Amino acid sequence: MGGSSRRQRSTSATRRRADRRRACSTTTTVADEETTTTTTTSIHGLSSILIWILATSSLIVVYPPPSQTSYDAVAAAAEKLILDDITPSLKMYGQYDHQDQEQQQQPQMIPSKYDFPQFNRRMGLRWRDDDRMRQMFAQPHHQQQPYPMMNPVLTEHHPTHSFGMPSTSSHQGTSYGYNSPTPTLEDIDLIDCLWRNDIAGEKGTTQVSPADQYVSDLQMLTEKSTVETLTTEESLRYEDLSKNFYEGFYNPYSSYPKAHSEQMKATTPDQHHHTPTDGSDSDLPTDEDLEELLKEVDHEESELNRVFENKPSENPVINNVSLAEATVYTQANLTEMQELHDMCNQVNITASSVVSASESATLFNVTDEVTREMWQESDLHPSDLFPQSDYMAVTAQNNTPEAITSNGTFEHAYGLPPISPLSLDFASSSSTGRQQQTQTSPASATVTAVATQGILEYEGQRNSFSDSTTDSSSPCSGMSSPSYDHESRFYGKLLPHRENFFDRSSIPSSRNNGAVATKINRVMSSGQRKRGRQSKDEQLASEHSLPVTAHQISEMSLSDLQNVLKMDGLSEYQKQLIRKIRRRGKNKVAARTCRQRRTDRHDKQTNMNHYI
DNA sequence: TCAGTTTGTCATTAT
DNA sequence: GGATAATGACAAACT
Repeated sequence: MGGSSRRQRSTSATRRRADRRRACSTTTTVADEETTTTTTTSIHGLSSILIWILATSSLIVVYPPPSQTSYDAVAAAAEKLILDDITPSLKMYGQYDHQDQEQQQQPQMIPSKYDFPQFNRRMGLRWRDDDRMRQMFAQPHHQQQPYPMMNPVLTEHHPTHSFGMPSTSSHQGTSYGYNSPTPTLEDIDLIDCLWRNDIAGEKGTTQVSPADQYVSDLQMLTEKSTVETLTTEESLRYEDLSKNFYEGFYNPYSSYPKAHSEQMKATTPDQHHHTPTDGSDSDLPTDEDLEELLKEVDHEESELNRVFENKPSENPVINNVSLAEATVYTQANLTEMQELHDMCNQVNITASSVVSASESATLFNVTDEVTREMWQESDLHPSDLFPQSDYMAVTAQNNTPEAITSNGTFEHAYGLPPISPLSLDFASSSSTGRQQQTQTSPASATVTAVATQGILEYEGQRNSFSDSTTDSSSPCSGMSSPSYDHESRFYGKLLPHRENFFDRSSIPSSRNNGAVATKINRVMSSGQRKRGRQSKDEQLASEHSLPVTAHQISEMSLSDLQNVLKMDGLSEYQKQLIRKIRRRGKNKVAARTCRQRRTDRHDKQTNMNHYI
């Protein structure tokens, strides 16, 4: 009942936010038109070229770089022109209004049920996060560089664009060029909406405008996601819709349109009737309302708490804790991953736990003794959990595990951006001999409290490897078991002989694996496999903190390989592993070509026999 | 569960 | 002597 109530509130809030969006988008549209008009007026009298640019609706306003002293003033002026609340609703209505324009010439089209101001021209506005860029240039090391003022930029689709739809999709690979005839995903979405609209019209059922269709789809997927798992297609759709629909919520300029819209209300009160939620503006929650709501929720006597007053176990709010902390674990929702989540929370790694390389600290330094033993005895390596923070590496100095504080250079390609500065620099490093130092930054690589999130993200990718790999090749077992409890060819051959590099007595045994290891192994092996056979070398490269991926190892030139092998901080064991990975990688390609040739020969022979 | 296929890996040889 | 290519054989992974 509580969940139902909350869901109803959520649904209601979603609708109200949608209404609010429409209202806001309408106001912003007016503001945009005025801004455009102002801009047009301000440059009136300039050369005919500029007029022509305006007439052809291809306007790019470029401000000269401001002086340092006038930075704030210019920034403030620029902010006035930043039209940052271009929501999907606006885009959709903009598109729809544009259709309305066309429908005046094509009366057979369905009239809009919304009374929006008409665009006088094709409209395309691209919002760019210049605030972040400004912040970046405000960094101390950028102080010497003038801030390259680039906002605002008004872009409009080329008149020849087939769809005239502002491309707001975050999906790269779709049509970026205005002249590209390829529709964007949003174009396709719009086509789909209009198609459904047409079908509804033919059937005589209620027709839904594209914008309403977006909202409807978003709401439907939201509700569906609460009761069952969405399909991949639905998830992508849901993500896309949410991202677009709520982008204004995360907009760093979110305060501007509000103030601006209030100003517009004051100056043009007659515009109110344009909102689709006519007369309902007063019902829309303001930020102040939300703040009051939050305050009220915190209060014990709050209305929401009273709803659950008889069911404290179902009330995650009553104890004034977050929803995440108060999740009630039941038989139904207690998964192995959640068990792992709990166990990892027991590892006292908090956001305040900072490990620096200068301290030669390991992850275990921030854990208690019991937990440390549990981790050491398990088959799970800390780098499995914290691939983006700290790796356990074997240094050349003492061949003992030591923390490497990652500055990004050791991050691998498992779900991470393919950032290997080393590899990216190979072209130059091979000629200049410059080498990247990888263990440089003593910067506080925070072992974040979202370690479990790292597990969730990383685990899924790591699970793409074979179960046997996950079970037997995990670095702790590999590191900790030179006798190789699992006598497989994987241990005996894929890896260099550890006896040559390790002192057996210094390596803890992996025998008495406790419940933690069992559960972790079960979790790690329960994920979905990636289609196709997976090379183990990528995993090995990651587990042994190699500075490059297995693919890069096998593909790089010999000189680059030599540079890698010369790197400081690489143990002999790691170097041997690199050589083995490279040999396997080369041989893998050779085997493919060999088989291809064999197949070709066979086919050729078959054809010859056929002719004979 | 089993058979067939694909593909990674190792060993070997030659360059 | 090391690196690489080619190839047969084996086995794991996949269909």
